Amino acid sequence: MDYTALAELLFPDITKTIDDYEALYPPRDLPDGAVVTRIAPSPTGFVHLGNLYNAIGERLAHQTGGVFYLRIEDTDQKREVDGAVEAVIDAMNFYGVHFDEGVTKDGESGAYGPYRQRQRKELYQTVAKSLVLRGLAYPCFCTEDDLKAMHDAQEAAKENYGYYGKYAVWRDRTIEDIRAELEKGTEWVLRFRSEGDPEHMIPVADGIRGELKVQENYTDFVLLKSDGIPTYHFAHVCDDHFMRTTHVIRDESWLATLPIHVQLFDILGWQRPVYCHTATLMKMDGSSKRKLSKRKDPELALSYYSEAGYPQEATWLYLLTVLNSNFEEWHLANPDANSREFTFSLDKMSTSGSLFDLEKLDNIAKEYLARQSAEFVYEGLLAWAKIYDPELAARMTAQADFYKAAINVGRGGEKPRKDYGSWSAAAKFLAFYDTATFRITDACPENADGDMKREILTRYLNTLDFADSQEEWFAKVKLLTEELGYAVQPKKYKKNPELYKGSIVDVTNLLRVALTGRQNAPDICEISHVLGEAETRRRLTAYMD
RNA sequence: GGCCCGUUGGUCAAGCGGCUAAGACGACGCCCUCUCACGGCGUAAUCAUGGGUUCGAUUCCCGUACGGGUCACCA
Repeated sequence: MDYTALAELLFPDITKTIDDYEALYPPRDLPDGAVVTRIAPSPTGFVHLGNLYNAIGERLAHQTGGVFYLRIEDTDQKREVDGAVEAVIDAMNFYGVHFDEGVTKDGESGAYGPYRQRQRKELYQTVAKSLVLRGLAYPCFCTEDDLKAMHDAQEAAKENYGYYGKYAVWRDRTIEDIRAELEKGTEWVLRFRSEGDPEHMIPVADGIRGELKVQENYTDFVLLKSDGIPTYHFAHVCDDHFMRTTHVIRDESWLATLPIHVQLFDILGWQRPVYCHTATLMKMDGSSKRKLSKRKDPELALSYYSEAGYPQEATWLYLLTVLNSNFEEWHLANPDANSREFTFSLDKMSTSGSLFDLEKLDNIAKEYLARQSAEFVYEGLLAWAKIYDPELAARMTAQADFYKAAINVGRGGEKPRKDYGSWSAAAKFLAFYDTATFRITDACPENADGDMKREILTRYLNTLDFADSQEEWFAKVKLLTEELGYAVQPKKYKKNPELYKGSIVDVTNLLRVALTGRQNAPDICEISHVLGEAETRRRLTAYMD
């Protein structure tokens, strides 16, 4: 076979060589140990947890003086969605992940571009041509039906699937056969001619998993699709070589095709990047675990967390605790330190798929929000409400000081309240501040009938003085409790229930329900002061109707 | 089915040949307490399994089971 003739036949327009590109994309001038990595999403418009997961490369790159870039894998035109690139950039920025180079909203930056794969067609074809020249690639004219038939035959014969051995029908055809098909205008793909032996195991060092042994690839996989655009496999190898990527961080589902990537790097004589295969995030489905699915699981979408209103930093903190097993301990020891001061390392990453733990996220978020200032929470909640709860946003804007005071209840000090971890939870929690009136029929604390309740409230209103301190206020409540025949100390009532009508808990719960419509709420005195005297009296009075 | 990866309490996990097998979330109990939340103290709960190697295996090797992934002109 005359490979030169074949190469010219297949790629008559390609005049560049690999060396031209080697010169165009010189090795990066970076300090020793600098990590160059990237995320390379396909522009489907769906930004998911996995993207953020792999964005951990940003930490690695920036900790080592390296480069973190964004490449868009748009080789599958069918799935492309408008605005997807913007969505990725926005989402990443939202979580504090910024790119040094690559695709930007209005174009791209960096010396290793273009960073959109479809624009790199000539580069891929140049590499492809070089492979043809070396007898390592050949055209295949099989139709979809041919391949389907092959698959079925293999299934029936209980043989391994794939284009190899006797099934690789175009592997050794003559140049005349090829020319004939070409002249007919038959569509073709370019396949890799693999000399791999499945008996051979090749060692691959994984940055997360350590030494891996993978079976050598023996299938003639597709390099170039019929439109001349490369498959993921080929594009990945070409791009990560010429973009001088040192670390490829990706989901473990790529482990299955690692052999072909390694094979390509080796045969092209290029240095393999350090592969880092992360564990897949799982979820419980009935009684079994399964991979989080784009179609079925809303919590995989990053938008789910912004909608629920988890503060970005909280989500990021959760992700770090899942990603690096020693982060949690570090964070506990340095609660006030910026999470970016934590040194992220690959060897602290888990290798087994973990369940996504919403409860833990919630806990981390509560912890985080409890530490923030009322001002911060107000701003965060307002920003969220503007999108997801416009009415709340309007009220918050009109009565900013009122809401800040409400948010400030129980905040600060040694033991701040942890009432909510998300903006949506905060909205619910704060709802009673502007729900106008509660009725005696709404909620009924025990140990008092209607008349008794009216008497308690009336007497409370008579003694209520907004100039009182919290202590003075509580002293009055105690006095009232005693006068009415209730036990000031709940324990005493529990011990001898027959001696009292009830305990102070019944009295305060009544006040709480009259004021907030619920039995569980922060300090009554503080709430009253947020509401103001007029509103407090109005609610207590209205409750008695 | 072939191949690959994985398996420590309910969940996330530390451990890297010798420990009463950390810690966190959750659960439960007690304490604090005007309710709730917070906080404090405590309890229950884990090395999938069978063989090796070794004086000694959670740790190293092999098999089995189970779980997951992957076998496209999708990434």
